[in-house]
Amino acid sequence: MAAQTDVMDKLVSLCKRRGFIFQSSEIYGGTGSVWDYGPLGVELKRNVKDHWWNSMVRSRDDVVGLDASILMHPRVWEASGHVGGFVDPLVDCKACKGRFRADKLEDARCPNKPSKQPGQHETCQLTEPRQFNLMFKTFMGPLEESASTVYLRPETAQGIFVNFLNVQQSTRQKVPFGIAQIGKAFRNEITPGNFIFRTREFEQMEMQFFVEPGTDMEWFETWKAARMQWHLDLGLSADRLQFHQHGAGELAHYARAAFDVTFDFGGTLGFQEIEGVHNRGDFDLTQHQTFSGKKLEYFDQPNNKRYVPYVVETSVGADRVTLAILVNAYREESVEGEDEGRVVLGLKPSLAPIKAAVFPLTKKDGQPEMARKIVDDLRPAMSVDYDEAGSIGKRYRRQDEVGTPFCITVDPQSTGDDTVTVRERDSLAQERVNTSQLRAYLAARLAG
RNA sequence: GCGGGAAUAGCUCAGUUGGUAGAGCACAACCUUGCCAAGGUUGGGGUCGCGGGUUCGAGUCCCGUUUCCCGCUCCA
Repeated sequence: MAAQTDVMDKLVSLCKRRGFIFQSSEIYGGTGSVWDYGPLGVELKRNVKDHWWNSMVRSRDDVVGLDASILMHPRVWEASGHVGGFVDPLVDCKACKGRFRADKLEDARCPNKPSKQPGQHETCQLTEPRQFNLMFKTFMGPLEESASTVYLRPETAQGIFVNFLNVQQSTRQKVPFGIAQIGKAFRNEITPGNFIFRTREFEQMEMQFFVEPGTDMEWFETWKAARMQWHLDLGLSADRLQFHQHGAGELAHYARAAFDVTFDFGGTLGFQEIEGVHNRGDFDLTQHQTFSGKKLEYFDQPNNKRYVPYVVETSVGADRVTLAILVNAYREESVEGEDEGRVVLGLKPSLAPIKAAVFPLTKKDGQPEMARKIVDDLRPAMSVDYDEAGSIGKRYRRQDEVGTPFCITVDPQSTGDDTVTVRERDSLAQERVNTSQLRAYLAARLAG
């Protein structure tokens, strides 16, 4: 297996060449840390999001969906702690070129060891603290007055919290229940990078589960296990997934307990968070009660009691999971008698951007026509591709490197007996299937 | 934002002491073969990241800027 750093490089290249992911505004020199999903990438990411939505919302009766707006009332972010808490005062040391959080320095001295830069550390030259607000600011309305300043949401969760009672009352849900949402969030990260791992515009898949205080740690454990299982269901390798528990000093301002699901991206990146499971307690709802002056209590009718629910949050980065899936799926296989191996994206079939590709073995004897007819038959049921250019082996390779699970070939026999060869990406197994049964055959195998 | 490195075709790169841009792969068309890449012929594509400057002349030298990579920091 190639070194993992190479895998990431090769993946960036493959993603561009085959239309998964492009750098934003590339013809203008590119824009820092934002990426565009191309024709294949948008299918892959959509499949990931659909998978999440189906398992989180559609297949459960205790979680309902929401699509809240990106722009919210500015006071939301005061209540959430983002206006105050998301600001990190940073100082630079001109002597050692280090950067530190001003609030974590013991005194006005640079904590770097002198050994790092011998002889240069006699005098610390710390700059004045500067504020890095991680929220994007913009203006609502035509005038740029301070009163009309609004923020692009730095997380989708607050849209759920402020709608808690709307959703609970309109759906008549009873605690415990959850609200799920997929949407964009924006953070002015100081240092973005690592392809689509840390970007300034990104997409979250979040679910806030409202529970009775006292049952929160139980639910926290339940969701922790469920979320790990979800990542395994996507096809991520068990040995590349790990839990990471946050220590006391690591916890975010809102969290009582937190677990990360981390994935091993390999190379210098190593294990990195792709999902967070947080016990947020009643922090958010209580804050919104205080700032809005509106009660955000749940009334437990059978027991005749009122309380502000505790919240267990699961929050996945859609882009990060997509990247993890790509890294996990990428492999190069050496082929006997050939110098150059086969590049394969071993995607789970349900996630693959293209489900099946149809080839005529030759361009003669009505084979292209028959192949196109098969494409037309399959198209309503799945995304399909047609290819007649180059040798048959070359066409298999083209599909292998974008993760297409099935290739269907029309050969001279096909036009006579209406059967085609179905070739499977991973096993390279071939099977003869009658065209009248092709759709059902593929549907069954794609579901597995 | 600070420090270090880099930017030439879709990709990986070459380009001599400054003289007007090349290779392999990829892509397109046709021929050949016909079930697992690399056969033949032809072709498209680059104002050398962008903007200034020096020079008769800049991919090459100087300045600025943008983007990317590695650290500091971030945590979906």
